[in-house]
Amino acid sequence: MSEKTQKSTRARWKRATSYDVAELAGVSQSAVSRVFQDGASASKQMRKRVMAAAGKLGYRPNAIARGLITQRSNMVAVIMSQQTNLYYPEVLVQLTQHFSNHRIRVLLFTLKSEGDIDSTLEQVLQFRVDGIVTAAMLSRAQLATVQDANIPIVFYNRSLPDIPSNSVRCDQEEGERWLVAELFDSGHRTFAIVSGPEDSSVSTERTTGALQKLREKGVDGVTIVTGDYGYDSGRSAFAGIVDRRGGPPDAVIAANDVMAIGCIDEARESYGLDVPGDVSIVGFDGTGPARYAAYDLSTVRQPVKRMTEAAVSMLIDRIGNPELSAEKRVFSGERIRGSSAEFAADLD
Amino acid sequence: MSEKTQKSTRARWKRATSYDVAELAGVSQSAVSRVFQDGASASKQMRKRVMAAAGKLGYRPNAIARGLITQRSNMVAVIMSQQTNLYYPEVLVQLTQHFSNHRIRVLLFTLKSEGDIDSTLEQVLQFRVDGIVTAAMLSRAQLATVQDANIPIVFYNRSLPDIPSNSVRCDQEEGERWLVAELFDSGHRTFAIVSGPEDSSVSTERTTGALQKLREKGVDGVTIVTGDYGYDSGRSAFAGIVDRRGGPPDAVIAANDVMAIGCIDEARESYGLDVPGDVSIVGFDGTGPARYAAYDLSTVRQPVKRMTEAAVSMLIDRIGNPELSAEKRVFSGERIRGSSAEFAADLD
DNA sequence: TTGAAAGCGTTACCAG
DNA sequence: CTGGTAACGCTTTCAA
Repeated sequence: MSEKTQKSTRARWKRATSYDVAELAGVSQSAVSRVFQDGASASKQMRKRVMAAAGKLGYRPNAIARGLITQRSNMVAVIMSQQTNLYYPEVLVQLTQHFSNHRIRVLLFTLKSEGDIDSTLEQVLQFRVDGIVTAAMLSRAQLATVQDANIPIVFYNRSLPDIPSNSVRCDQEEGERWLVAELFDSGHRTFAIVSGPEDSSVSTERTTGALQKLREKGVDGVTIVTGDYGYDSGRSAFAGIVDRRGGPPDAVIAANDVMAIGCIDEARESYGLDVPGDVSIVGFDGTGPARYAAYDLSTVRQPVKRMTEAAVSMLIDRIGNPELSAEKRVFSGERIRGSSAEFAADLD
Repeated sequence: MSEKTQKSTRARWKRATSYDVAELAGVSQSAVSRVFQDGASASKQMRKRVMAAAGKLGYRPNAIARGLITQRSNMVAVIMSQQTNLYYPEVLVQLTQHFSNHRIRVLLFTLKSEGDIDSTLEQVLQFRVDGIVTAAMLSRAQLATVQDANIPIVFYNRSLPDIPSNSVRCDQEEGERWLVAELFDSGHRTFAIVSGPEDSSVSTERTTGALQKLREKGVDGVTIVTGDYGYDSGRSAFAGIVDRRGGPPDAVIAANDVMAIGCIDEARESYGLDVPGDVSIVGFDGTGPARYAAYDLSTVRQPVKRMTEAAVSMLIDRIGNPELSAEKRVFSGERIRGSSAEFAADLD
């Protein structure tokens, strides 16, 4: 038994290479390489001999070395801003699944803070990923860096206005306008908004959409408080609203489902209010807990599956053809009518 | 302006290499390499000249090429079984954060099905990751493959009995025994269990722990139904239990929080039962929704932060020193007493 | 401290 | 179809 075939008992063991396999099989190294390639030209016999030798040595092609020569790492970076948001894990899993169907792996980057992005981006570029999906906002300069490096990038749920860049997003503003319109048309006249963190562009868009429609309907005196997307912040936000207004509004519009749930619990538990009898509360995202019977949230669901599919195929198209022009895809959310808000019967 | 410095407007642009930088700076390629290394020996002046040239060319060391020569990819694989489980996203994010503190990146692999694991493992090995954290079970043969490849591996929340391997896990059985003991001591006498999917070892352990303690207390006639960790399956599980028993038991033990929540909703909504007045319901995991006031789950929280820290440091230790002997770390869960179960006053 | 040269494990190209 | 040889972009001796 040659030294190469030694098993793990032996320390500092070197992995078998295509040369080892070639030697054992009595063929050239190029032949081995070809056998392990997709569109290879290798005779039945060659294939057999090589595979036998490879099996004996536990040989596996080295994807790193392959990447060096092919200029394709077969890895994409996914950048996520670390949020207290139930929504992103689902996105991440879906992206990974879809990419894996194209034999592409996901290298994951999560940001501690938004400021972290420069150093993260540096890492991403050093790893020579084939492409990037980012669910964190990039500055113009940062985007320019990526583009100069010639790496295709797709923004997930954010977009740089007036800059040619690829993005897939849910129409947050439209969703909020729907919610507000329905609430207003059902007789709600006083409103409060629980926004997300200041630096969340998604939250900004949602708040903007809601305010737009409210203004259009002639509603003013809207109370706005800020949360952090978390349950507790939803609870304190509701308390803050009641405090500021001296009582509950007709409706509360929360920037995501989790905070909406926090609002509902606070309304019921700390103020003895009936939801939606005394106050209507709506959320956004349509994540799992929105469906729990105790809340049965009225919300807008992001079409995560279609959005992630779109992001993946956009990126892969551009990896294959870097000349493709920029494209933005906007998906409408799906209106979910739960019982956490009271709607006029004739709406249905 | 040399061709190398051309920006993205130009198609098929080649990235600057250390040779390009060396040429522009008028130094050797080795010098450039050293400047970009950590413990390098390079004069102040050299550093300055090289950095200037590098900046001008937008040069960034190629981590792939570096990995080839250093035999360190600085990537670890994280393997997760794709479950309807709210619990794993949190784990994933934490692992990524901790690894990134050690300048190590996470290559993510999610399994469509458990059978998917062989092909996934093949990918993992081809990418020459420095180590593996797996939250999916491996067969003995699969583990052997990894060990033969000399790649350190840490199991997360699973362990191979009688096989020397590294693992970090929460003591699921102990947690369930606590829950059962408290329920029994509070006067509950008839029990039902909602287990997770058949192929989930975590679920098996939890069920085992619960049954152990029940037997110890002399309880039998325990109804067991199977769920899939999802909300809907919790609801139908509860219905199934009532159906099978001809009425609700004193207590329901669900294999995770989400199913416990499903049970609660079903009990309240479809059967008009009071929780915990008529039936006590407990979960496991201690994820976000467990705290929502409408449920206020009595559960056991896994110490995710400590567990992920432990997994990361175990793996990194073994990457640094492959000779380290196997180690298993077991963490006790944290008992959370919510109001979804009725406990005797003297217990507190 | 610096430079020359030898790999690392592949794929790509080009004869045979 | 097969084998030889040149990259790929870096780190790492070893001399100077």
